[in-house]
Amino acid sequence: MAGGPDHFHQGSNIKMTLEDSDLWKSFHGIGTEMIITKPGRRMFPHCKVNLFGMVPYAKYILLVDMVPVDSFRYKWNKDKWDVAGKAEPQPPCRTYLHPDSPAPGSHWMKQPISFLKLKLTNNTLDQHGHIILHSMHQYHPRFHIVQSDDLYSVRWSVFQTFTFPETAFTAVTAYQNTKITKLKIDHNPFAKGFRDEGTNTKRRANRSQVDPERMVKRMNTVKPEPAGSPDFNRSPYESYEGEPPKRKEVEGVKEEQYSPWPLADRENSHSIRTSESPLEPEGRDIYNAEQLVPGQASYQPYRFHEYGKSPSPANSSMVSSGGSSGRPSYELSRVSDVATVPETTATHKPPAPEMAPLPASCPPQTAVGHQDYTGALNMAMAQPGKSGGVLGHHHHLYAPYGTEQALGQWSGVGTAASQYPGHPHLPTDYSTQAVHHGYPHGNVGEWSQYPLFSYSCW
DNA sequence: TCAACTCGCACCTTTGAACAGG
DNA sequence: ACCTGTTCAAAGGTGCGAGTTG
Repeated sequence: MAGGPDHFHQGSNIKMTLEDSDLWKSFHGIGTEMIITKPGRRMFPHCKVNLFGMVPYAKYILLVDMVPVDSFRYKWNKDKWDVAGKAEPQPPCRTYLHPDSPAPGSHWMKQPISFLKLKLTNNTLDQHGHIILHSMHQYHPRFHIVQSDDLYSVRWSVFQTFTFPETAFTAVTAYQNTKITKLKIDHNPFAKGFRDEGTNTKRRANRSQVDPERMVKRMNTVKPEPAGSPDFNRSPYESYEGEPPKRKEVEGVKEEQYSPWPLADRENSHSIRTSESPLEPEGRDIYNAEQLVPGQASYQPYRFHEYGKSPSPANSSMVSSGGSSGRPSYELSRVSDVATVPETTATHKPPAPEMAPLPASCPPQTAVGHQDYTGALNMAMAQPGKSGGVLGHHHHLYAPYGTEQALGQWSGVGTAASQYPGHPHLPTDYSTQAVHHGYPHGNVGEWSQYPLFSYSCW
């Protein structure tokens, strides 16, 4: 189970491709904007991937989180995004756990995996488990695959991370770019009502003439949001998820493959990394380029930032230090939530029945680099009407802003605003990005603030 | 003053309970 | 009693634009 050599080897052949890549690229070309709202908004296009190379009978967990593209805040200036200053302190880092997790490789590979129910919010106090983002900031999703029999043994497992440059987006509370608006209306079935201009006009004209009957009906039907999170009450659009692959796909950048645990694992990881690359079929586009990064786990940057120095081989000792002791050597400072939605095929159900509110009290995150406390993985699982809920044994610590976050946010980030390209959007030079883990983050600082998990709580 | 944000709206799709018929 | 197909209310997803906020 733990990250032994076989484990690494097994995981090393996993490939991920992005469904609807054409659609994503269409949005990316204009500069994708994702609406974020207080109650939470789904993504559109939503994340949907195909997986290959998994061991059919081995169980895997799929996760998604969002990481900032850079350390800037943006503003919409007429027809382009301009840098508006430094990024705000990052909100609580949350990770979306695919509701099918854990499931065997055969399950993941038999059909496209949709993250349709993933919701984005700008409410830093959100208790529904949505992924919290800042408006006017740029993010992109990361997909994590963990071979693990259950949610509790994730900490022992190897994470493989995939990214797709075209999925980067700017979080907004209201659309800025009318091109994006139009593109979304044209492609999103839920916005169908906005496609017909005539209908639109009529709607506007009727706005002041609210049908009293309808109002009464609405008053009777619209109820306060139940504590169990409305978006989890139902799964009305499951049919989206079962669609057969039909669109052009693009393979993801395997960004990281690492074990948070013993040195032996890392060494294996290292060797696999180097030996794996030749396995890549030639001619494959850059998205599937294996990241030939130094063996000291790809999450080094996190630690670099936390210590503010020594992004050197010293890190390897840090990683290995946790080795046989069974403790992670990662020094993750951020609280990490994992949000999910009602499980559909999961074989391991979390025992806790309800969605636990995220406690406001949480040890201050000043314990950076302190192994005993670094944060918590917050599994905010809601399953209204059913036995959804929080993984009972997990801590549910919630610290919207750690002390050091508030004080030192983005500090040490060397990227100057001038580096921001004239074009408001991400570089499309994927080859370059691939070399740099898929992103133009010469500034590892912000990456360090987005650990996937805080292992100390697993 | 103004950009960013919130809120209520109309319109839409999908689900699933209720029901009818075989 | 069971299965299948249909109907329809409810849930909730969507962007718009007026109003609010900082």
